[in-house]
Amino acid sequence: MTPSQDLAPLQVTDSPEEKFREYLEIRGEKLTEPRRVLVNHIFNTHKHFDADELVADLRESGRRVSRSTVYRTLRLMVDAGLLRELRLTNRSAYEHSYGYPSHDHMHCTQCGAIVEFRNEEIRKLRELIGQEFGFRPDNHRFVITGQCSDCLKARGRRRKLDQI
Amino acid sequence: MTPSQDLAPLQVTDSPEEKFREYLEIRGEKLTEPRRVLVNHIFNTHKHFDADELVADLRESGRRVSRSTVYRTLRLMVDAGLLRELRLTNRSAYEHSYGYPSHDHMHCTQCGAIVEFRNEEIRKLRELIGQEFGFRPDNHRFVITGQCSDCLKARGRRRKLDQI
DNA sequence: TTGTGTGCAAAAGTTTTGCAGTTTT
DNA sequence: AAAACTGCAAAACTTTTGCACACAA
Repeated sequence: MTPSQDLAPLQVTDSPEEKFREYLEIRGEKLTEPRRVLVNHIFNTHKHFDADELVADLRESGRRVSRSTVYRTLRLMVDAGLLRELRLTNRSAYEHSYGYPSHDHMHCTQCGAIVEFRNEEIRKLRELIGQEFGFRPDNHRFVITGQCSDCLKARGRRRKLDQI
Repeated sequence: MTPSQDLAPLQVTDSPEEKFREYLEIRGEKLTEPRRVLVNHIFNTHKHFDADELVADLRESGRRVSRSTVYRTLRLMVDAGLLRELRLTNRSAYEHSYGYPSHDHMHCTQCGAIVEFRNEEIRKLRELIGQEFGFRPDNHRFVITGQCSDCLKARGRRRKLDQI
């Protein structure tokens, strides 16, 4: 998994499991055992992950859920507003959306690290631009790509060595 | 293809083909016939496209280039700074980068339209945030998702009909 | 002539789906 | 009991790669 720097969680009244149950109930769908396992596992640690890592993680911890169910449930959780989907590479990555402040990302193109940050200006900008074009924004993704501080340091070191 | 709203092109001295040749020459690589066909076809019209559409377009116009070569050349053109890769869905979309001002996108989640816009604040914000985290930005992607004006109008109409 | 590139077909990688059997309400 | 869900295997998609032949400098 790529390293990730975290923000402080928000206070929420419902647990993710409750929130998921509500979403499913409204649509006449069911909070089954595999779905409970998934929602709890996912919200147990705060990190970015993809479908494959999730399957592997679960398998390791003995609570096996099939790949199909993982994919189906991830989609549900995105629709339910519990998760957000990030498309930084060919495979989709996911992160907590529920109980976590809205934020954006810096993506290190060298080591793959994902660093989160919060900035209020972006949301204002998004509304402003939407108005200008008669577009109704419901979300946004802002990803800054470049090199993270660790890689910059490492590169500095390498440069010095090169000079010897 | 998804509709797209365009900005005015920039003035550039080299043609995309020239620019591509330069890039390839530096690396001891060659501007072959299929690569010329691709670079010219792509810069002939300004629109967002994906690998599949490109293959189909070319086939239709009689200038057939194999799928492998299309994929390989797209990667080269991105590296050469001619194209930018967008990951809005599972398949990568591409747009002109060379000879076209830097800009960002609104993506309509209903009809898939891509609307381009230019806003200077975003770049400033990106530098500011980079500084704050010791991150060296080299690029960014800012995508506002929501509903475009056309879909909002259509929805308005549908709502009225629903009330009858 | 010596790489480098192309096309094909096959593989690899990610995600979706049909279906038979199972679980949930 | 009815409806929804799961796991499996197979399929669907997108993208990459090995290889024999072709081409460009």
